[in-house]
Amino acid sequence: MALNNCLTMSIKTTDKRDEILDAAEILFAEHGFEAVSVREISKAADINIAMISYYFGSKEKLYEEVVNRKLISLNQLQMHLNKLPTYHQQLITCLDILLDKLIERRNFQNIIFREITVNQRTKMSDKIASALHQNFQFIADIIQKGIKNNEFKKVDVNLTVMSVFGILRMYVTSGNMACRIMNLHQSEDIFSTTNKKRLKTHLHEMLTNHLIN
Amino acid sequence: MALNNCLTMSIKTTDKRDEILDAAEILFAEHGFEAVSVREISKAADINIAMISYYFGSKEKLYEEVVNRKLISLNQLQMHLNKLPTYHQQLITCLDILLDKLIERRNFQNIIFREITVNQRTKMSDKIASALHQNFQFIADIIQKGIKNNEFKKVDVNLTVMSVFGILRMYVTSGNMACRIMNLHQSEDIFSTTNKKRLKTHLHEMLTNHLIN
DNA sequence: TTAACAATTAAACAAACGTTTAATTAAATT
DNA sequence: AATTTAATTAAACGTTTGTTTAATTGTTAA
Repeated sequence: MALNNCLTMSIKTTDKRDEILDAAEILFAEHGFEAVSVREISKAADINIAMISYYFGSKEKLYEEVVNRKLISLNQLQMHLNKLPTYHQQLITCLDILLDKLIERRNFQNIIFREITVNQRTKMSDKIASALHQNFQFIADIIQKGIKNNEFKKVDVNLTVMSVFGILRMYVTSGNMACRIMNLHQSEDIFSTTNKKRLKTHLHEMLTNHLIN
Repeated sequence: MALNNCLTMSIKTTDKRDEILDAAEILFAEHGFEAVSVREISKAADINIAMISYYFGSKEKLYEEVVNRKLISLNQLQMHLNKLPTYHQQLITCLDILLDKLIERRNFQNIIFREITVNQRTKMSDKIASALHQNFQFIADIIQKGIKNNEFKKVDVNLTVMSVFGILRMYVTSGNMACRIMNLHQSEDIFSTTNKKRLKTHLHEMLTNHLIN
């Protein structure tokens, strides 16, 4: 196998592998795992169909790599957030960064959220649910601390975080639907700086009213 | 064809047809359109595989019927809501009813929301987006009237409704994930009366703080 | 330069797919 | 009771699926 000897060939193999992963990610995000054939992927990545088995073993394992390589973790933010004086600012900052990451990886988010609604591949959806739960807990902790600190009201923390994730998810993964919702012309970009700002402002106001006022 | 003569046979054919539709809905909701084979559907509905083509023409047309027959419309609520004295009460009532409907049809909701994130079958997702948009507009109108009436603050109406839909969607379609979020034991039912009440209370408080206080 | 290994290819594989056929049973109509 | 129509079936259809094979080309290292 090519992969056992990564030291010598690492640069080149990684390139090809990543091209396949990138092409597969886009197709999986657009149409779903089952709807995409390995032949389509091989065409999109401009490689021979046998290369997929050669590099990844199977279509399913390719999919697993597509998912694994882009799971977002917020944990590395902790130190940066600790510098901020209030939990309110920590929360807002954290959510702003999360939104940017989600938009940047919106293709991937389609995959993620489709996977947790589908009772296929339970191992994979457990892993995804676990990763999401980490981020969930990260934000829940901030709110929890804010409540203990009397900075926030005593809200239902879990449902508050669920709401935030629900709002972000709706915005990031709804494509055509989100356009209609925000009353945009089809040409306009939902993820433009202006519209991102609009969502952030809305989220800030909503959360501030919910947690503080 | 059997379908051309519905007057005489309506009762019986409808029965069989509905059994197929019910079985298909569950499978499509659990695994997605492409992941389900007509053979699986025929087994689940306990009918011969050829009956699917016989009744519906094709797997795709079966899917379209599965979707079409259960799209929710809020419009019939209007008269009932008009009796309520405040827009705030109209909003809360409307959302409570919507949540009940969504939970009752949660299998179907998985299909709906998967469809609008997938760039397959554009005709169908346009239709779904249109149906969702109607319900969206219905709630947006209530908030809009409340603002004109000085009952509500001047919030971003579209994003407020998007948030509500996002929250409900997250709750209804996240299965395993929602369990973790709400800190429930695996045995406990996310959609029990208690938990439904918990979500409604949270939603009421959040919206009231956002729109009024 | 040559031997060894990695990368790439076209072709073939069996299995599963959605759909159709032709025959049969059941029901309704005359 | 005879005839027409509907419902149901098992088997086969041609494609497409993911994967593997065996041969070939490229690259690396001795």
